[in-house]
Formats: sequence, structure tokens, C-alpha cells
Amino acid sequence: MVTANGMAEVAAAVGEPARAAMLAALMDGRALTASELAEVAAITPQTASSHLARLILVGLIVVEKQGRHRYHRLASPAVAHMIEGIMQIAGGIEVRPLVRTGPRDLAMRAARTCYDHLAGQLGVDIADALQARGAVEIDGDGARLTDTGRTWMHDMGILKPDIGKQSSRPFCRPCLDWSERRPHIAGVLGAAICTHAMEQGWVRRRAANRALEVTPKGHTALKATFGITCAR
Amino acid sequence: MVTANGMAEVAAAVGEPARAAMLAALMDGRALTASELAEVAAITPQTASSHLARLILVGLIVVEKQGRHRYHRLASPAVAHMIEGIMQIAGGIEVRPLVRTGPRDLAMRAARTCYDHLAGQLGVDIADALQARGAVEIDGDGARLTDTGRTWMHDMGILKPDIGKQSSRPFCRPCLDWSERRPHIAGVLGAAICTHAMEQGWVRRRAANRALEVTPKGHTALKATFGITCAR
DNA sequence: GCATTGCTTCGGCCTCGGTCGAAGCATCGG
DNA sequence: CCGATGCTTCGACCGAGGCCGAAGCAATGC
Repeated sequence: MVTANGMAEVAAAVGEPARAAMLAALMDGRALTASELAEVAAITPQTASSHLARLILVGLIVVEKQGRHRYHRLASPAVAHMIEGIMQIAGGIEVRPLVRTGPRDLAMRAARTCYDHLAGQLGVDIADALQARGAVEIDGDGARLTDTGRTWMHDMGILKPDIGKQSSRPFCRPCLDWSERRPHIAGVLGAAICTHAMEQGWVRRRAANRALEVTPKGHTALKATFGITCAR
Repeated sequence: MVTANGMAEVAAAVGEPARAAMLAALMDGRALTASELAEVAAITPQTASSHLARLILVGLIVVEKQGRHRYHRLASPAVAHMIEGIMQIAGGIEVRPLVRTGPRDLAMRAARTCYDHLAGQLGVDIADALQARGAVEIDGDGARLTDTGRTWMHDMGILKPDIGKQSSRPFCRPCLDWSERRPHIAGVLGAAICTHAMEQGWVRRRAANRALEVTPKGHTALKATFGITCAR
């Protein structure tokens, strides 16, 4: 006669301002150190440590040791999805600029990876373009590739014919872009677009972080393929 | 410089065993009284009252007075969606039989409405049938009506050609069936199927609750249309 | 070696909120 | 009217947990 206690445990882990702030800061897929998370939550490192221990305990985040740093990130896309669901109910959320909003972040905002798909201004622009030409449909609850979109993707060589058929992974889902606050494309399709852009040399990794640089070839190709003009 | 406090508030409302149990009990769309919710949470009416006040305050449930009873239900499908997201993380949840698992509930399990669409064994069977004939696709993250499915729905007279074109409401989404633990069809499409079944006299309301009875005509039609055989 | 940095553990303080008993309002049935 | 029922409010109790200072531990750098 077990009740919904597990659910209460998970929700309680999120239901504390400091921990909620930490999770929100991790929503873009970055891995942050305990100190950084303490800063975004405006608490001391000791307190942050106990909070992080609890978040790890219930499985919302995972930690990776590297030297004397400990990098924390969301445990899975499912966790991000859950937090998005909560945010949907909580209504418009304003976040203060999180962790070093330096010039390097301008690059991050322009284009970056989010797990295995494109994010930032570029990711959102692509999602807009696909939606504008009827290749994908995005509503409040989900996203899907239309039949014409699938054909187009195959013609463009972005989507291999055999991809995503037998996978249990969501094929096409919207992912709220943290900097743009609007959805970009995730799932198998989002990963295929990202892979294609990398393989074709449209974008390349900029540094150790997840920022991407659009190459000259990429500017031309993105304009031709999606009608997108990227800031240089 | 507002932080994610709103999110913490919502999550904290769910993050308490008694309130989580109440919300879980409301997940099938029923409206329960304060006393019933106190019972499922195993607390006294006074305590339940304060919990319910908090859930109403943060907008997770809404209440409707009827005589000396107060019926509480989830505020919106978005709330149900959020709770599903949390449950996904919390892992397998066992619920104790909630509120009168009498013989009348057998009817509820067989067929009922969930908001405006079909649920219970019947709802899940229809979803399975539609999926089997390629009319809809359901994955872990969403559901969609295929082009062939749309044509078929039009031919069957279930879906009017003009429906769901301009609505901002999700057209076709999966909704986890609480008794069956498997998805049935919700959204505009789910409502259209339900409406059609009611108008054609396939099912009719059984009592004051949301249980549905499959008519003799309905047995024949459901077999012919979906290939479904319902228990009598 | 020693100092510094990053993070955790320990201990104590104090507030928040979950709990129930008792009482207070409504509503319904006589 | 009266009593019964459904639910809320009030008041008091008390335990969980969020908080920080101080100390401990591990890794790095000099």
C-alpha cells in the first residue's frame, strides 16, 4: 500500500527556492560547479553542498569530479522536461543573469549545443524556419515533423531514411531555449540536424564550452537551406 | 532580479506526502470532496483543509461548491501534465485503491470520460487500434494523427474537415490512462472521437459519475470501426 | 614542505509548516 | 426550530530542515 511518496520526495527536492534556482541554472544543459551554483542561489557553499547532496540523492542531478572541481548537471532530459512542466504552471519566470554573462556568453547565446542538438539564436532560428515552411508543427504540447517535412529532410540529406524508426526516443520534440525563451528542435530530429551541420562544416566547436561558430560556408548554406542570416 | 521562486512555490505545493496523494487521487479528472481527499491522504479534515487551501492558492486545483460539499479537481490538463512529468522521474508509483473501489468502479475502469475524451479500457483499446492501423503515432513524448489517419477519420465522419485548424489547443496528444497505465488519445482528436461515440449512440452516460456504458449498437460499431471487442 | 582553493561535515540556532483538538459556520433534513 | 454533516478557522505543539560558523579533507600550486 505504497502511496505517491516518491512523487512528494522529488517535488520537495525542487520545492525550495535555493534548489529551484540551482536547477533553473542548469536548465540549458551546462555543468556548473558547486561554487557557481551557490552563487546563483545566493547561499554559502556549505548550504549549497547540502542542497546538492539532496538533489543527487533523489536523482535530479549527477556530478562529475574533475580535479578539485565538481561539475553538476541535470541527470537526464526527462528531468529538464519535468522542470519545464513545472515552469509551465509557475508562469513567466524571470531569471537573473546566471554565472558570468561576459562577452563569451554572446557566442553561447548566438549558437551552442544543448545535449546533442542545436540551441541558442541559431537553434531557434532553424526551428522558426522549419515551422514557417510547414516542415514541423509546434504547439504548446509537442512538436512533429510533417510528411512534407520528412520528404524535404530526406532530400536535403539531413535525415537518413532509416533513422528514428525503431528508437524509443522521442523523434521530434520542442525544447525551450533558455537564452531565447522560445522552443528549438530536440529529439532524434534535432540531433540529426546538429550532426548534419557539424559534418557539413556549417558550424564548429568554438572552445571548451558548448558554443558553436558558424563558418563562412555555414553562413551560405544556412541561408540557402533555411533562409537564415546569422549575425557575424 | 526575480529568481525561480514561482517554480519553488509550485513544486513545494506538490512536495508533501499528503498533498501529493491528493493530487494523485485527482489525476483521472474526477472531482473529489475534501473529506474524500482527507481519506486518501490519511489525515484529518482540518489538516486536509489547510492543504487544499494551499493547492488552490498556487493554482493546482480548483474548487466548486455544491450544497455543503466542495468538489476539488485539477485546475487544468497542464497541471496533470506537470504531475505526470514528476511521476516519470519519481519512477513506478503504486497507489492504494482510491476512494471506493467498489463494483461501480469496474464500470469506470471499463469506459469513462476523462475531461472531454474517452478513457478506461475503451479509451486505451481505441488508442491501440488507431496505432495498429497507422492512423496515429504515439511515442514517449507525443502523439500525432497521420495523413492517412486524417483521411480515414474524415471518411468515418468522426473528424469534421474544419475542426482543429485554427485552435491553439493541442490537436492530438497522449494522456496516460490512470487505471490502465497506458496512453489514450486526448486533445481535439480525442474529443472528436468521444463526441462521435456519444452522438452515434455507441456509448451513454451510466450514472452521475463519468462512467460510460457501451450500447448494443456500440458493440457492433466499435467492432466494425476499430476492431474492438468490449467486455459486456 | 606550506598556503590556497574547492568542497564537505559537524554542530547549533531558529523558523516554517504539518499535525490535531476544539470551536465556529454554513447547509441540509427533519 | 433542532440536530447532523461538511468544512473551515483558531490555537498550540513539535519535529524537520534551512541556515551559517568553524573545522576537516582533498587537490593544486608554489
